[in-house]
Amino acid sequence: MPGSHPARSRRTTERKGDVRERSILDTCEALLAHKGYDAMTVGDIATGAGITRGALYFYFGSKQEVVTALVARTVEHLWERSRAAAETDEPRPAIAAAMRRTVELWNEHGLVMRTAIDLSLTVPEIGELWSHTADLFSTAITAVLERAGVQAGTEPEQASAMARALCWMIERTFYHASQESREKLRQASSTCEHIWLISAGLTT
Amino acid sequence: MPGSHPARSRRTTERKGDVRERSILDTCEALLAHKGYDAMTVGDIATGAGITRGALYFYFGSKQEVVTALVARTVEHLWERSRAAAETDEPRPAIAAAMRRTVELWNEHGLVMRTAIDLSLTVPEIGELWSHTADLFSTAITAVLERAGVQAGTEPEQASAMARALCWMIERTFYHASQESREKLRQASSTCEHIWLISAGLTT
DNA sequence: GATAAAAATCGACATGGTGTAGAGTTTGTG
DNA sequence: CACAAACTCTACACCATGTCGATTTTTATC
Repeated sequence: MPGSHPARSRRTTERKGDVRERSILDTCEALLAHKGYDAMTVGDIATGAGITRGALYFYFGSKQEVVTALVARTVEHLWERSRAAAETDEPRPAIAAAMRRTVELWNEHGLVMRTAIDLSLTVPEIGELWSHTADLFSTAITAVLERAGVQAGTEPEQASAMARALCWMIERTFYHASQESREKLRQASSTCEHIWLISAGLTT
Repeated sequence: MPGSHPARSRRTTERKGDVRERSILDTCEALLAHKGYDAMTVGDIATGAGITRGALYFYFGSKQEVVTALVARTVEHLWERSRAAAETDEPRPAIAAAMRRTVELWNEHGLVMRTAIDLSLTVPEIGELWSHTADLFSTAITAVLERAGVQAGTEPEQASAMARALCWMIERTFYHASQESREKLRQASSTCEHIWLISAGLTT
């Protein structure tokens, strides 16, 4: 209603399709939770979203595209959260904050993150998305290590390579822990934080 | 030929099917290399092994069973190698030896190991196989950590949990490195060894 | 609020891979 | 040689995928 002229720049009403698209993604996420990727069929998703298979193909070209969109939506959320991360200068609190944030992310989006990791090999787009996400984390870890006194550089025992390894450690540890329980996730976080601290030379 | 009586215990001749079965597994491994799991069809495997689909189903009940058998074959090899590992007492050379062995394993069986990891979620049998393998490594790492003076126990910052995290770090790091090149694998090994040493408190 | 274009939906179809069934052939053994 | 077990094949039924063209609903505009 505001802006009497046909102010063309901003779409006033939300397309019906936008709602559908979101509900398809939501359904997909739900199905992923109790059937898993393989068992989940395109028909299942369509039915869950209240439409037929044919209609679904109007929105997405394939099952993979649906999941890719779901991953993209989730990963975008991760990126926002990453950007919002307070840039603490001191390594010790920076590490603590990072791990706290990581627990939150896996608590909220564990399912989709695990799916993204699983499909990284078979669906190139998802692989791209996830590898970019890993890069963000890896870069952040590198910065902390360097600020803590670890020698900068890309040689196997310098900050960059160590950060990559720590990144994979965290990914895999959380991947498994998030399948079990929140408690496991907390413990996993504790262990990873400890190893990260030691690797940064911040022992005691 | 030895044992003139119908010594029933040992089969003298190799069944034709045994050869077939092996060639099916070999073909499967080869196909996995340039087509990947999804793209590889049961027909492909059968043709590659010189038989028809129907004949293949005499040996294996499904595509998953074929791959599971392949993983089992490979993983058995890993176990043998693990058992044969010299039980060094001093932590430092023990770590060095373990990493050297790990590089060898990934150089030789990287493809199947990656496949096993990828399918762990969807194929329960493979998940079982791989998780057991991970346990072996995890236990070995725990032993080294404890001998190096890390406090024993299962709390998040004690030997057992740290070993698990290091195990996942190695798995994931090698998983990615083995997709790239032998050189990357060497570097990855170097980085992992470094972090392992530091975590064990063996810094210089 | 009538209308035409765009957006959305549907049912039917073609394709391709999976797993099963039953009939046929080879191989080993008494 | 005869008989059973091991092995192989062709044909079929099933199910999920993705495409097509016809049809209905929304949306924007006058």
